[in-house]
Amino acid sequence: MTSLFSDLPLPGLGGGARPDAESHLPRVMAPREGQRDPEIPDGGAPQGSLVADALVEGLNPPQRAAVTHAGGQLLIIAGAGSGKTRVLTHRIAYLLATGRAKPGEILAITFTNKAAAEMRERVEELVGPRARTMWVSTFHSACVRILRREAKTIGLRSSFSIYDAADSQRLMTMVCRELDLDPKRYPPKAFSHRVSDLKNELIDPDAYLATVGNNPFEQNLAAAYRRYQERLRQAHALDFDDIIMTTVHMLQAFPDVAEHYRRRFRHVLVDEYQDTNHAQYVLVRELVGMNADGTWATEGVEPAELTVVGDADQSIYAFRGATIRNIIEFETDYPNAATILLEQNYRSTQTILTAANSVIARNPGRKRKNLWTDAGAGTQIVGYVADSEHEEARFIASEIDRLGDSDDVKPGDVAIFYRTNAQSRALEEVLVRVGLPYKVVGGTRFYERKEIKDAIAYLRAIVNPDDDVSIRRIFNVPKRGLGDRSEAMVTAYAERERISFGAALGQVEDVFGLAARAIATIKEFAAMLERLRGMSAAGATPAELLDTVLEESGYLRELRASDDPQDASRVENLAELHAVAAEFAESDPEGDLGDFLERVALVADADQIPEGAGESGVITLMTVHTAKGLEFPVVFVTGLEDGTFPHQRSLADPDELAEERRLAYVALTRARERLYVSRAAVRTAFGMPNELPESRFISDVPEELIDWKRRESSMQRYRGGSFTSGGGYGSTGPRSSRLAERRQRKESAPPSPDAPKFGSATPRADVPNLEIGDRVTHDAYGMGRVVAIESGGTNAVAKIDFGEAGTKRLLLRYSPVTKL
DNA sequence: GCGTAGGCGCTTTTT
DNA sequence: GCGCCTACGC
Repeated sequence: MTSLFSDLPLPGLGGGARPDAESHLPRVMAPREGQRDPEIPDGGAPQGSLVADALVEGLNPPQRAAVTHAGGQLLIIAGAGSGKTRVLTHRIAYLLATGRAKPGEILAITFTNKAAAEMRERVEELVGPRARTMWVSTFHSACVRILRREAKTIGLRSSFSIYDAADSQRLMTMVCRELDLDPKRYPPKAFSHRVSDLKNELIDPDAYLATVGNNPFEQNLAAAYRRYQERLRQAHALDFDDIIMTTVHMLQAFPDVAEHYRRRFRHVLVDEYQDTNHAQYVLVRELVGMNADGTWATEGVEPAELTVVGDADQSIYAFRGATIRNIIEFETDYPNAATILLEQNYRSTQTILTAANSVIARNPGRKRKNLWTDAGAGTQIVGYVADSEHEEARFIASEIDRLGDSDDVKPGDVAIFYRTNAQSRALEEVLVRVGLPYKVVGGTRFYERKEIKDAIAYLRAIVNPDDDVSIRRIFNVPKRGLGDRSEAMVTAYAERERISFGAALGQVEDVFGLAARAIATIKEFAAMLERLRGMSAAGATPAELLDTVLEESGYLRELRASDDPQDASRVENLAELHAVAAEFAESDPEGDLGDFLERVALVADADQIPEGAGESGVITLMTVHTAKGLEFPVVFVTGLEDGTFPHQRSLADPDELAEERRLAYVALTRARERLYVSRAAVRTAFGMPNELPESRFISDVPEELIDWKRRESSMQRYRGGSFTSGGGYGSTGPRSSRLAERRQRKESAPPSPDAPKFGSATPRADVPNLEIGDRVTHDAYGMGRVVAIESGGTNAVAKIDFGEAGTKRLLLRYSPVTKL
């Protein structure tokens, strides 16, 4: 019926379709007929309780082994679509059902809030409400929970603020200014990144300073790092990386605190282990209570059972410190660990898996793993080479339309992936034009919007009077006539008095150099904050406080007075934030403003839960990173060009290229039934059209798996054909079978450092010297006239009017243009 | 102190 | 192509 499989020959399924209900249960791994193996003995379920038995029913042998395994450490290597979540949730339920654990003894850590919510929900489905006393949370929220509880131990106020990347960068900018560092030579942004890296490696300022040699950059970095930490401390704030690092340091410095958690958590389970960084790795070790040499960290407390699940091939977060090493060397780190490999895939067709396997197989130094399915070959992958990103989008739109007519594919079944967010634009334009419903997941996130950050800053200022970053952010927002000068004066005073900026506001009379008018304004501002704090102390809800803030500060007034349409949407966003706050009051009646802010800081994706993407009935657009963990019946992977995907910045570095390859592997394995791969021969990035060669990842897919609807760009056709130039634009090119023979892609080595900036397309040596008004001929577009020249030299771009073929912007270096 | 125009750099990816 | 920052003029 509506299953996409219904028209496919599926050997393993007797020609039948996958049950419909199943295909509408994204991410739920429904067991399949024949998956059970009655000859497998019940892998040691003690006393074989009925409930426990039911939990291993329908699992394949390795899945079953993973659920029932007892003792020590367990590594589950779970290939894409191999039923990982099912195994993890059933394992937890099994621990409870067999009495091996009480809910309170379980700590399950995931990477995203979404994954945590899903896991909690599914365990609850299996074992009922008693699951609620388990800790199922992300690394960050688990640590925040611990830190709030132990705040006094380390001299932190339990109402500390949590700084996101933007906040911490602001603070770093302040620090760099304070240290008089030239922002050109020592960019705060770079410092901020480096500090983040250091924290992920658990290197504190002292430790870093000790490694720094006679290098001014590093010396300044060390100084900035130290000062940055001091200021965080003074502001009673932690940045994202601190949350982990501080927890680790606390557990190491206070054995009794560590013992408490070690006694409590007898079972630690970590999802997406391949994405853990060093700090998280050590954190897990500390919580489990096992030293690096295998001895017990707390005398008399046996290390907790540790289960980690992951797939090295899906590690795509090295750029933020994730170490694939953690999973690869798990068996070395824990010599007694058991390893279970899940290779049977319940998601995709064999064609899709073979393609994905052949792409990932080229990564060096990887453990052998081969996904397989008994679902049958399925349809061929469809390939398409477009002339531009617009035509790529057009093809995708028409294909979705066609699938809707011929195969009853709903928009909600379809996802379009791209490497970078910027690529969504061309796709959106076309989807809007043809009227296909879609939504973009990711991009500028809700909590990163200026107006939201402003509102949050106000709320933080209420909870934490010493939160300098937040208070300075709103000092003159909305405009109240307090400029740089006033801010500088207060800052100087606060430094002299060794108090926070916020505290200095309370004694502005003493601040030197302020105009009377500024003093009055600041007093008013400080009084408003005090009123709000009073309200908060009296038990006002976050929503009420937000209301008051937006009204009393004049923030809404300013937005309403504006005729900028953007400001109208800002008002709407603030209304949405208000709705979130109101909802919070309902779901957490006990929660105060601090709890609300914590939620907001750690849950970044309030407005874009891809959950039920299939049901919402619209096409889903997102980056490949965002797509991890999801699946769709129909998947378009776009921009498969060397320079786009793999990304330009990765081409020179084998490690980064390997990560891109894993990313491609993730992209391909999201597809259940139909997979499309497309590329644009010319892509305009950065305002400049570039000709990009086919992605090496496409070349790695066996030719017979791909049905090319269009194999060459117009450009290639003209170049590759005969010497006769000109001719009709859009004439039919050679058929794909013949073109297939002409494929001449050799496995390319990384380009030499001085290779042209964009991919390996051959630039011409004789860039024509054009001027406005010149008449030219182009191999594909025919005759034209130059209407504009942008940027000279080797990167010269000419805007040329080709009459019927339209006006094109061409990078002359790569364009077959001849001056007449 | 504020608004605007022009220059600059940049873009992966996210808890 | 855009958004951010700086410099300048009011």
